[in-house]
Amino acid sequence: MPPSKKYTLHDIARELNVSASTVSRALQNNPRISEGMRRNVKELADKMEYQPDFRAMSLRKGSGKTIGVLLPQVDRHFFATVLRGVDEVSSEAGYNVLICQSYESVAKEAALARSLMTGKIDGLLASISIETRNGEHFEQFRRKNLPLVFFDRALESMQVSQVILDDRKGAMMAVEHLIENGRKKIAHFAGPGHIQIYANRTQGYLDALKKHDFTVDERLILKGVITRQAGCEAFRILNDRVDKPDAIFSSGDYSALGAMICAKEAGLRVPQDLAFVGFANEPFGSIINPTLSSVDQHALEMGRQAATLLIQEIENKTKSFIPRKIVLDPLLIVRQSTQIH
Amino acid sequence: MPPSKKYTLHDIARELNVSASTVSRALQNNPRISEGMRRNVKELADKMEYQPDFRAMSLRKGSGKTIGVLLPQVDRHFFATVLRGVDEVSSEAGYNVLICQSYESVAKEAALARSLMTGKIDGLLASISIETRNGEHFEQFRRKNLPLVFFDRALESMQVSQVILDDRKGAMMAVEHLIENGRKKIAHFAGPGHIQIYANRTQGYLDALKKHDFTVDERLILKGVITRQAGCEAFRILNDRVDKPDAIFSSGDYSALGAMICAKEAGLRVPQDLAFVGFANEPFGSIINPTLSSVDQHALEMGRQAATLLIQEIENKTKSFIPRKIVLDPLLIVRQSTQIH
DNA sequence: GTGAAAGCGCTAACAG
DNA sequence: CTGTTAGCGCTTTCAC
Repeated sequence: MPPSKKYTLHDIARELNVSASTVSRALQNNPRISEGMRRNVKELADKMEYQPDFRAMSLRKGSGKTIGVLLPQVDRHFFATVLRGVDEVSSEAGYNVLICQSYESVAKEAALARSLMTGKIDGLLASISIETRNGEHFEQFRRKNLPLVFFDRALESMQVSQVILDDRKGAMMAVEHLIENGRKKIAHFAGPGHIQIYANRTQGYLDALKKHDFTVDERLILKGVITRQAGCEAFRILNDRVDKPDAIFSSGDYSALGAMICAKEAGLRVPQDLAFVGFANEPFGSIINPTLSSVDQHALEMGRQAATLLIQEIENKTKSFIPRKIVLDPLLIVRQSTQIH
Repeated sequence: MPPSKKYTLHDIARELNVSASTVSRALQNNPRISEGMRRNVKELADKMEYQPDFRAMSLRKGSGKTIGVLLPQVDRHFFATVLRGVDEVSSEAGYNVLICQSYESVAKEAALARSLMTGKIDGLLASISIETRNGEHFEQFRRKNLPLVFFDRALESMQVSQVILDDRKGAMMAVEHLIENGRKKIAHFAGPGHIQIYANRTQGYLDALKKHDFTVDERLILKGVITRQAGCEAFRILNDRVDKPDAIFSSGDYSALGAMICAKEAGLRVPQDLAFVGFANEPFGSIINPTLSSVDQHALEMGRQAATLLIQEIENKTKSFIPRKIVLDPLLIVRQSTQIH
């Protein structure tokens, strides 16, 4: 019997003159099957390149050992690294991973969430899109009793587990670093305020200023600045004023990058005239000139913890459920953009 | 009936005192169902947040409208962009996308390939890992009559469709650009020779030299240099010699980056003393100093074409199959690393 | 227009 | 130790 076409249990069973259940059991190393039978079955299965049908198995068993990951886009080192952590833990635990990108569109996110709730996955890890303002499309997971864990960008209003960074603390560390650096006028690029992590970063910025008796100048806070383009524009707004800042704490590396490039173009010296700290520790931060100080988010660890937590919830599904919140400690990476020589 | 738990067709049917088939048909807008019935069914299905089970549907229909993408890693702008192209075309055609990363490991690649052949997908797009030397684990797709299309890193020996770049031409363009630039001694970072695209890039390098009557110096060709680290080391080897090159054509941007950084550290001026052209046009190329000239691979287009081709093969499965090969034209992006002022 | 019944490929009682 | 049976949730003939 040459391998070709798609074979089923019954094909093997027929060939061996046994029943499908016997084949099924043999393949699962069920102890109630004789050694000889098991060997025969496995041998033939191998020769026929038999692959159990995932759908049938999953349908019958009620679980396909698969977790979904719904995130904005994989083309960000942070998310890609989280994914690697998720992959590590999941494969260790025998789970498959189904990756879905919302591309920062809430419509796509909702559509994907729906599509995932059809028996494709046993639980979901999610990080919401920039556009997402409420969790309607995630509520169904709770109702259908499908475990859900948020990572990084969470909807705090929902009663679900989450793994996040202490963004507020990270921001505070960044700004205190600038203050210790001798900076007197620290501007801030805030992200979209409705996303908790960005609100927290801004809060951390305010905390640091207050702690060191800086007066908060609302004009130094530019909102919704997270792209490279926006960063450049924000820099220009600040630079057109008479009272220019001597440092910028950005809620993201991309906007810090944009501002830094435009600052250099405008003839400013970085960090002497203007210092920068970003957030996310994207790899490009260590190859640009000057290199960019940034807050690292422990992406790999976040992925691992999130996957671990989700798998726990999947496997303890019967037990009464209490949402957990894991908060990781940020790490400030100091580079040239804040270094005084 | 409040939405909760997971409902099936039968739950709806029971509630409405009709049969499951009627519900199924109503939901599919089967014309043989009365207008009123259809409305009733849909209304209730909505209220119950009914979601058809993907596994059952797919099992029964024999197809789940899903394509798989098996690639080395999504944390490369090139692959992430291909993915975006694939997503575009697939969602347009009503297909879902299942993403799998081999992380450049042939063992993981083979395991994933196996796992995908279990009814999870209707066809596969693949780009092989660095370690992959033969297509054993892909042969099954042909035998089981599952459409397979390679993109970028293909196994040319297999009789399957592929969408690739004209790497040879791209390399030739890059090297000719250096020659026109006045460079006399052009070194080359070759990739792993068993991967066709890398062999082609090296071939293009040789073509250009021959065309312009340069003598080929084997000592200028360093093999298997594609990481940042390897690039730096390769530069040092070249720089320790008495006859140093005045240009490097690298088969990848990362090794070009590594070499460029180390060249600058060694006190060389780029591009005056040493010019660089990379391959892949990674985004970091436009933010480093100097910016890096590179060959763009039309990643988005490659993704679109690959997905289009695969979906065609899935939907024409009955017809006799002839593998197709789509070759995209490279685009040389000239930046500061090769610019003479 | 609607229902009954079969079956996609698999596993898991229940028998023996 | 192995076979029989039922059924996961859905679609699809075939009847009426």
